[in-house]
Amino acid sequence: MILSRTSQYAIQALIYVTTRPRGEPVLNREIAEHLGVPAAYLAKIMQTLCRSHLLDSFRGRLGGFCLHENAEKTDLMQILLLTEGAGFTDTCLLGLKVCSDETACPMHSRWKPIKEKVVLLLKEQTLEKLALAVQSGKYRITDLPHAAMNPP
Amino acid sequence: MILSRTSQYAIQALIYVTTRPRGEPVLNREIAEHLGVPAAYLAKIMQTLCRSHLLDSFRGRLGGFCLHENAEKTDLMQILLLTEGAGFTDTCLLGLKVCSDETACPMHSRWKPIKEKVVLLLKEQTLEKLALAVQSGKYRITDLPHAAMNPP
DNA sequence: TTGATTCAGGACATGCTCATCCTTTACAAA
DNA sequence: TTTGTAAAGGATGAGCATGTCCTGAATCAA
Repeated sequence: MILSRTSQYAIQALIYVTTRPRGEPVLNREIAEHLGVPAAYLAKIMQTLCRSHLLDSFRGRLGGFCLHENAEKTDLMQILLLTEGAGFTDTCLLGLKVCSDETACPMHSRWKPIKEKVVLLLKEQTLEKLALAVQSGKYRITDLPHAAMNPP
Repeated sequence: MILSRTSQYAIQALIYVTTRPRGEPVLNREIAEHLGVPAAYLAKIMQTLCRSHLLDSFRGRLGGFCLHENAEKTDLMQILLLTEGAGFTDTCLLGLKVCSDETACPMHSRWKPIKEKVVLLLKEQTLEKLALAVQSGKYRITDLPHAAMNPP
């Protein structure tokens, strides 16, 4: 299961915003620098997240992005439906256009329960839970600094 | 989990060749027509499968592709390591370059067991088993004909 | 030897994702 | 009102996966 960079950036950015104090807009530049992702590209993603009402945006001085009302209850499945498109979880492993219980590829019966586990997992992980995990210090949403990745 | 078209075509073609009588070369054109995939593109994929010794190729009249000695014991994991590249199963859901038991993203601990299930599944599915499933008539590796997909 | 057939392989075209750049619009403080 | 700041949005480009085309090399039959 490999998500598009767009989805990965979206999830990372949303978690980061959720870790920040509610009501204080967070700058796109700050998010991009913190995550180590291209700011101009992230800006486009933030735009679509605003249009999907997961974020609110404010222009000008004191501007930035805030989590929309109750958006911390959003789960990963909802986010991925936006960024990957509907039906991203009911794809056939072999790429068949129609692969269902009635007429299937030879992997279908074993692949389906795994997909179901994935969907359950994505649905139970909310921004709130993920942000808490990051705030605990045990987990991270950014790459390690270069020094830690290339020890001398 | 979405595989590249290249991987999907490779798996489909290998299963198809496995369903055919051993020792009788199968034409690239025949495979492409049967699977409904572009012949020129498939030819490139068949080439790499030959270089990986999953197939043998023969030119000229009576030419075509045969399954290499014992290649019917090949499992999907081995095929995907060739087509998707090594390490395609140990990627982080959020895209982190380093995400291990020691230092991880907040999804790691729940994502890892799912990845392990996927790997086990891919390793137990051999071309032989998949070809038998297709030959039984219960499963298919090609798209339904248009009529069946767009009923009147 | 010639011709037909089939794979090998390079060059090229296309489409999508990822990414950048620049101008416009909105907003707040001075 | 002016100035600085930040998001909105359009245009454009880079890179890779996908797909096409054409020529060459191998093989077999006539």
